[in-house]
Amino acid sequence: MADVQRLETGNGPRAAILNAAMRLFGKQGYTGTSIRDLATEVGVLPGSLYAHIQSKEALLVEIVADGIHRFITAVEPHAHGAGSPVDRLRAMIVAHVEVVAENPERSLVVFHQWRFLGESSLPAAIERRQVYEGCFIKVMEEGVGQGLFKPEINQRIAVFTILGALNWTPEWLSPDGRLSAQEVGSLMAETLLRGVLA
Amino acid sequence: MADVQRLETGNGPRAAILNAAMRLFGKQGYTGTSIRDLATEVGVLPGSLYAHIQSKEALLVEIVADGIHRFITAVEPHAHGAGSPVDRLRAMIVAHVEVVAENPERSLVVFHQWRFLGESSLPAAIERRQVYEGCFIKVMEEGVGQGLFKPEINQRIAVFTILGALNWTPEWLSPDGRLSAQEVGSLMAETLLRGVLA
DNA sequence: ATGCTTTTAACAAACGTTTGTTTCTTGGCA
DNA sequence: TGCCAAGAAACAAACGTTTGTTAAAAGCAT
Repeated sequence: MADVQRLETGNGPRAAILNAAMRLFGKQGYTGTSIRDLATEVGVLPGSLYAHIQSKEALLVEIVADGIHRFITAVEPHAHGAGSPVDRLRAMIVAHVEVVAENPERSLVVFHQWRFLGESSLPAAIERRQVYEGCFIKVMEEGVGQGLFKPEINQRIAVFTILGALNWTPEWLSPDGRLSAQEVGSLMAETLLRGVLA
Repeated sequence: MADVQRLETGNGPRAAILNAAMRLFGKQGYTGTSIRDLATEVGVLPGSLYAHIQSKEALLVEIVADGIHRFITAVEPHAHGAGSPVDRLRAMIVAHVEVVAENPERSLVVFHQWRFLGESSLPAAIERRQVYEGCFIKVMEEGVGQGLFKPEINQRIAVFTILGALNWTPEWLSPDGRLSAQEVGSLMAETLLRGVLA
């Protein structure tokens, strides 16, 4: 209970299992992926997995927790940065898209599969998500407060519109596409920001 | 094989099963919902369901096909309408939100659970989805062609941004909320349109 | 030969589905 | 009105399979 399992980027069978789980959970969903599916993807027999993982759910916990952490780590500094709310929101949008592009399958798991976390890990995940959403709400409020954003916009709906567009990106964004993640993020930021600017 | 099962809005046990399936598939996902879950929700024993449905997958086919149909029916007329691309796109966004608000759980199934359709029904569903996306692409192209939308925007990304924001609405939109679906749609259209206007 | 890792084999439980039967509702006819 | 046949619906029980997981044996490095 003391030391939580950490997602190592290095090699080793454990990382191979986590990467396979990301792919399968992202493509087929958590409940649509069996331990036997996972073992086949890794190239090992089902029982062998349990030398490296504690349970199927522990895999999900680790992927989701690590995934949310990556988004928060990339976006939060901009939310509390020194620039204007406009520049900060732009940077947050670009950062979000960059994290998605880094691994769209992981992002799919983070955004769609968190529902299947057990009672013990679900509240923490929800709280972290709210922290993330709070970053956007905070910057939006400051932008309105400083008269940079249209005062008559509904802040709640504006934030959901922006987060919705961002959360949907793993469905279509291709890391190998013609445009870089930075370029895609900038284009989206351009579009989304003009919608709220005063 | 000749006559496809149709989603009746009327009463009867069949409609009750379909409504329960919408709720559960939306909340727990298709693979996360068992026939026993569904039977419990309906208030009946598992085997009893098969007097009314052909299979679990047939339920999904019917819900998804009917759901996509509702979106296309509501939005397509505006796409081919007579007004300016700006007005048409606004009307499409409002119409989409109205369909979501009508039944957010059904929309969740349409947007997230279509992956679990079998090989025989999946191609048709994908094609219908592309028809739907094509409506937005068409209006976007016409808007750029007429100089109403910014010429330097990336149309593909602009459409994905708009569709992403729209597809995410069933996650947060509450039909009983303070704002009507029409109001929410208008606010979203306002925000999203300003992002692409010339 | 001592530690990991994998294989093999099995477990209990849950899965979608089918079956034979019972129960309840309904409509027609005397 | 009373009776009975017909239909619809649900039940109870079981089917073969797949689920997540475990325990013991075997393999293989150091």
